[in-house]
Amino acid sequence: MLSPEVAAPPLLHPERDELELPAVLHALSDPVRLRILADLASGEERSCKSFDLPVVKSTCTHHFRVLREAGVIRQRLEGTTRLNSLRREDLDARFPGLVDAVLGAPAL
Amino acid sequence: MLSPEVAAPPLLHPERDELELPAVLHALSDPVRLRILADLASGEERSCKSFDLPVVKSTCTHHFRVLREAGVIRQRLEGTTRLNSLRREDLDARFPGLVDAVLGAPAL
DNA sequence: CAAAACGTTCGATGACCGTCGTACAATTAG
DNA sequence: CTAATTGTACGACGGTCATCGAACGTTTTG
Repeated sequence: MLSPEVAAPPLLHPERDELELPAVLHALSDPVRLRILADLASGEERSCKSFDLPVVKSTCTHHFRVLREAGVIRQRLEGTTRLNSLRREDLDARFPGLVDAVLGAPAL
Repeated sequence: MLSPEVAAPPLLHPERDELELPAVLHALSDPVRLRILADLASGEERSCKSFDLPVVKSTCTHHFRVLREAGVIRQRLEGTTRLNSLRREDLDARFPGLVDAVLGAPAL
């Protein structure tokens, strides 16, 4: 109806040098989000639905947004799905060893 | 007045194999607590008061407790002071590389 | 076009968090 | 003994968080 020129800036991703350690650690301090991290560690792009998480859809949306806004994952639109991937290069560049340490933790 | 035999179990410290990754990451997701970690990285034992933190005493108590209960630091009573030290061996044993990665992060 | 699939948005709820100030307890110093 | 030092305990406050359910939008499928 109005302003079609400012259509949609939907997916906010911080730049690599904007990644903040407290925000990243907070994003990873939730068991559901740790599981998402572990599932993305292979490097694959995966849709939200392909994760078998113990929460309802809208809560998933919340967790993926927290991870994206902290710069942990990247979200890309593909049709009706969001493809999620780990921003491993950016994380490794800014916080060397952090992702490896988290992924190597017991009982993940 | 009663039961002097169960006098005081004051300082709770989780065992090494009880350290939980979400709890540790949450403990480290606060800037004040990250600063405490960085200040303890030398291995010294330091009193709470020796930290120059931008919060009042009771808030310091809170932050040191969060770190202790997550297993990040050890607190020992010495007279009227609490001596704090990093549980680096336990952390390194259970989450190899994690402390190093956090301490190596930029803008700490 | 209609229905299904995939996610988002919004509002609500109950829990927790970081902060402070005051009061208190314990030890040490005068 | 008194006063100072060091830290805790408690209550309050505003903010954020994780969760859900219901409604909606967009894209694919029938």
